[in-house]
Amino acid sequence: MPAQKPNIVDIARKAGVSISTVSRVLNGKAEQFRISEKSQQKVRETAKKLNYVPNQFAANLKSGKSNTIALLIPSLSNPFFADIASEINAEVRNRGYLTIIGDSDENKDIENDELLQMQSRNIEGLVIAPCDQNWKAIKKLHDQGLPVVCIDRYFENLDIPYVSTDNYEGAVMGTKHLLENGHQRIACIQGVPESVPNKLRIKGYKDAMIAAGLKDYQIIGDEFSVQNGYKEMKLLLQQHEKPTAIFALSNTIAIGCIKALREENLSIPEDVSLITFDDHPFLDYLATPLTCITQPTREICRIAIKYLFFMLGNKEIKQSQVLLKPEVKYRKSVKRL
Amino acid sequence: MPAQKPNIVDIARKAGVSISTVSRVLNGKAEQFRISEKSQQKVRETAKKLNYVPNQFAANLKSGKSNTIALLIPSLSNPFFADIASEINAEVRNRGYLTIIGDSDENKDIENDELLQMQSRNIEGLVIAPCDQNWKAIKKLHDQGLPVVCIDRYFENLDIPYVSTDNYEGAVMGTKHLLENGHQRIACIQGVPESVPNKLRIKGYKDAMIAAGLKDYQIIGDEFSVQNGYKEMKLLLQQHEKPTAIFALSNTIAIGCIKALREENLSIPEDVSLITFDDHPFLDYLATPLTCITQPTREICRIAIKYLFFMLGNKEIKQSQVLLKPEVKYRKSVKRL
DNA sequence: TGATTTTGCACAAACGTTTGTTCAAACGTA
DNA sequence: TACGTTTGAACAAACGTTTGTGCAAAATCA
Repeated sequence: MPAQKPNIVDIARKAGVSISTVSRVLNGKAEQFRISEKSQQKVRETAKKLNYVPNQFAANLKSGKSNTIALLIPSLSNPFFADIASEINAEVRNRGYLTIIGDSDENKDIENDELLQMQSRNIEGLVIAPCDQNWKAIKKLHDQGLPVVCIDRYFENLDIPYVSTDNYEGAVMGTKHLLENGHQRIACIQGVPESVPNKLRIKGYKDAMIAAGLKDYQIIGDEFSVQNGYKEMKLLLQQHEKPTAIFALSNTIAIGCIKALREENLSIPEDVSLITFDDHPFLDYLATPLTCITQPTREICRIAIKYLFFMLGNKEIKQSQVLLKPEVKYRKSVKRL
Repeated sequence: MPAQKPNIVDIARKAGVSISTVSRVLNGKAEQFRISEKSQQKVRETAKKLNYVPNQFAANLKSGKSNTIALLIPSLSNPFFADIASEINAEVRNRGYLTIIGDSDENKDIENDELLQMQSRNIEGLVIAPCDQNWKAIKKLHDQGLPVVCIDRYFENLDIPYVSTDNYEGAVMGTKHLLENGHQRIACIQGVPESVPNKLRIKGYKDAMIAAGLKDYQIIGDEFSVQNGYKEMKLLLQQHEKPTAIFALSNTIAIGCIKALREENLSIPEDVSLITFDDHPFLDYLATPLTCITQPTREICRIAIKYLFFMLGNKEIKQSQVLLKPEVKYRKSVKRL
């Protein structure tokens, strides 16, 4: 009964026109090729009647155009990236393209694998928050002429366009805020150490500490995850001299800290002050509303997609590596000493 | 310099073998077709040297196999669905398939559009949390033989497989918990009214209320969003007789409630008790840890994918419509009256 | 009326694979 | 030696589109 999917040949036969006519009508090129109203009608009618759905594979094979862009992020389950995915997806759809989303799970091998898959599907552009220093594969794509934009994470010394936050500045702001409130023993719990945003945040933290004449800064941790925050906080609390403030480099890490502190019956900010990177709708409603450094996520996505489509249109873009300004959202988790 | 992407013809030429030999070697069918070790070597070598990436479009066009399954959800920015996306993506990759993720934004038209896009890409299976009553399009795909599994949301009277939570039971449990704590004026803030999970939750709430002899239950709201929770809570607080407890049908709604309550300087659970659907890592650390009904999300995804691949393998499955049990996670947001 | 232009469309060659068929050479057997 | 069988691989026909080219018929012009 389903009789296989109908194709334009079927339509052509039923409508009594040629294949090319069907193709042109269905692609909106009727005018350009002066197809009569009558033929157009007939083609559209039969297409509808047969429930025709074009076969992208065939179309793409011939035309070379896939109408697809790829988004590759390290973790869909991280709310920060989920937000990005949602935003990018919407922006891309608005432009008539399809997004295929890949999740590399912070794993370079998976990332490369996904990248191959995506190439196999002839993507026309790539938005990526790359794992660590997996720059070779990405650079190669870029050099082959594929429009690429890095987002959040990027490569400092390559000419690949990127849109991210000024993470250095953000970390400086965060650290200064703690310093200004009289804190001196400030520990920093980081995420993936090799990632550029993490490195810059660390640098900002260090510089601010040193500028304040504080040399025993402490950097620990290795993952943007709740578990990592929990584990490192526990360890910190076992130290002889406990820190008076914690700078968590992601809100997942911060959650881990909160969990550990609660287990030890310590309260924020009375016993320990806490400040984190990345806002989240829930942060306002925590037991202690969490002061954080926020990134302009939507803005980042918008600009990234704008760049990408500029490149798709072969337009030159003047400034293709941008860092947007972060902001501090002051809440209640930092105590004045 | 890039000289266009190489194809198997190029490889065949360079390696001095035929096109079919290249294809068979690269597809792991060398043994089956008794290709000599030497030829295999040569083919693989040249493929690597030329940086060959297969063209899925061509392969799929010929073979009819796309190795792709589609996931269509109402909102990637909702943490519940983001989790699902993450999980499904991983499960599917483990089976050597690619997921393409679509976000319908709770919009039937977009959903249909995405569905067409996906059909265009010859997906071999579909996992979907469908919008409202858009069952026609999905039923049609199902009848055409496409393996389809609904997830979270589904259609009660169709024979399309689904995996979801026993939402009715969950709502009964939640409402009973409130009743047992002496609450009588319990308002329920719902999400998308037409969605099956929402309807069943409402039914559970109603039934539990009526069973308790309470007839003035109150059902308000129309979206699974923070804004909706906020707005409805505000309205509730303007009523003459305020409710003593709120049952929010998603944690996004709950956040909205919390926001409204805070603005009015009311505290949970002292002034108003609150219970919500769906857990979230943050809920434990809110000012008042939030009691909730949790769904076994990972389990749902796993089973859904298992079903899907059973169907892909043409295997029959006995019981293809399952509801998993929800659980109450007791925290601190319900006061004993 | 005949020549020229325009209109409307059909034809057929790709695109890069997969896969059924065919076939020479090498080998084994009687 | 003559024959059948196995081995290893080439050939060529699809898959469903897009698109450059070509060419009647209709319309316009001289």
